[in-house]
Amino acid sequence: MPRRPPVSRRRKPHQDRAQATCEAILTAAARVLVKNGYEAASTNRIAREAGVSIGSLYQYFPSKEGLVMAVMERHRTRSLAGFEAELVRLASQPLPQAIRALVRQLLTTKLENPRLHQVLHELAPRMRQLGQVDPHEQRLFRLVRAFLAPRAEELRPKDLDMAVFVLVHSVETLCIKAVADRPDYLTNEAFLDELCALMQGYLQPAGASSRTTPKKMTGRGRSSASREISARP
Amino acid sequence: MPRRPPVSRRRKPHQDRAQATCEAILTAAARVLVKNGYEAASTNRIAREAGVSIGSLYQYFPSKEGLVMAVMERHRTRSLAGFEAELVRLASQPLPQAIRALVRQLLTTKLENPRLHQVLHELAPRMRQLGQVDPHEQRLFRLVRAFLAPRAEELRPKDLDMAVFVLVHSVETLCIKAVADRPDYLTNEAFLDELCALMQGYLQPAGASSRTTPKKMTGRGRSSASREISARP
DNA sequence: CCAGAATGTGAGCTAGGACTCACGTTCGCA
DNA sequence: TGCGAACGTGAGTCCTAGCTCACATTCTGG
Repeated sequence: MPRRPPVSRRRKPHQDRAQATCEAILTAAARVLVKNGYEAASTNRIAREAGVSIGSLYQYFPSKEGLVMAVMERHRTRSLAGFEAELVRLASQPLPQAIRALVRQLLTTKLENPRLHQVLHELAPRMRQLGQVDPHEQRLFRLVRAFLAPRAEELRPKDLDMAVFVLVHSVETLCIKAVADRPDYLTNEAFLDELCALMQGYLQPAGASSRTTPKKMTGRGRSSASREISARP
Repeated sequence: MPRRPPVSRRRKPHQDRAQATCEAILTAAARVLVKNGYEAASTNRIAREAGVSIGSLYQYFPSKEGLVMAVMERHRTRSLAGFEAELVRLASQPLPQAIRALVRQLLTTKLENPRLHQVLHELAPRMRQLGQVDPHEQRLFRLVRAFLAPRAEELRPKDLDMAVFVLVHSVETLCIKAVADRPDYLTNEAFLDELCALMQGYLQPAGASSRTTPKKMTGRGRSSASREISARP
């Protein structure tokens, strides 16, 4: 029941105190979203949880939706930063190793606060109003595309945009579904193996490949059930 | 704002008239959900759209959530039936052809009412209360597992359950995301090629395979952008 | 130290939506 | 033809949650 179009004539925090209030509201919002879900996450409850009055909340956020958007914004920006750093670091690595490192990065990121990732992911479709395209998603797509473009020769897919679409959405969703239905997968090295196999098999169906270590996935598939995913190999 | 736990002491339709009312409500609900989304789909609006009083709606459905669940139930049952029929039909086909037919089946099903598929898919996480597992998803998993099990020897993945998890979720999501962001993909044969490549590359990374036509995906990748997906090859 | 800006407060307004109930209407059947 | 059961109706109840506003408190610069 939004009363009017979000007028966004909200204060910008200038003093440290205000900054802290904003921070408290955002983290409380994330916490309540995780604990109670979107419906039950009333603005009053979030304010209370933040130790702040409801009035303060509406000084810095134009509406409940605006607040949730801000939470998503912050969260996705951070996640993307981590992913981009890894992408840069792996720019010149051979593809199989790069893929593995990237997937591992995704999984460990999700592992920090799985539920928040899940909730925000499931909330995303409801937030983009009227055909708004998610700028973070666009950015993610461009990053992955830029990563793949130099290796286009070694790759099976001809349509790079379509390949990025396929890769990003499938891996992202598999991580989220794992959070929701199979949390054990998140720390199961065999699952990481499968995600890598999915991407690898899609991009380079063993045979094409290149000058760069075309090793055909050795030592995978047996007795990997108990290995655990850790920070870096 | 549900007022009390859904008491489900609702009438069961006995006469044809009542059956028709139920039907009208269900289809109206689907229509309104597609047109306005879950939030804006008030029960009053759905009743009006169905040409039925709000009282009638609550005679057959215990709550708004119950109604939406019923819509999902019907929709998923139908989709699953189509998929299962195709699965049975393809039981003895070589894997690559079977995969292609199945993916085609999924895409054409989605094509019948793309938005409804999308909306219900995005709504699903909100509906399962308190760790309820979706019986349709479970059934789908079992079906695919039963389809793959006899060919386990030819397949790369050792953990069949995990493989089903990966396959089902990735393909399902890619179809839904295509509906939402790239509707052109749904009728683009190149997209179907990519979905098949994804699954094929995952299950049989060219080299393993079998006695059954191990052809290595010929004639794919160029000038397929304008081919259109039709009923059957 | 004080003026004014920035910040914080929370009781209360209001819209709108889920759901009920007392009452009509139609149907099946003897 | 009449009676009970099934069915249909919609004005109205109740309640929640988003959001405002008039006022209190704290900070900053001169």
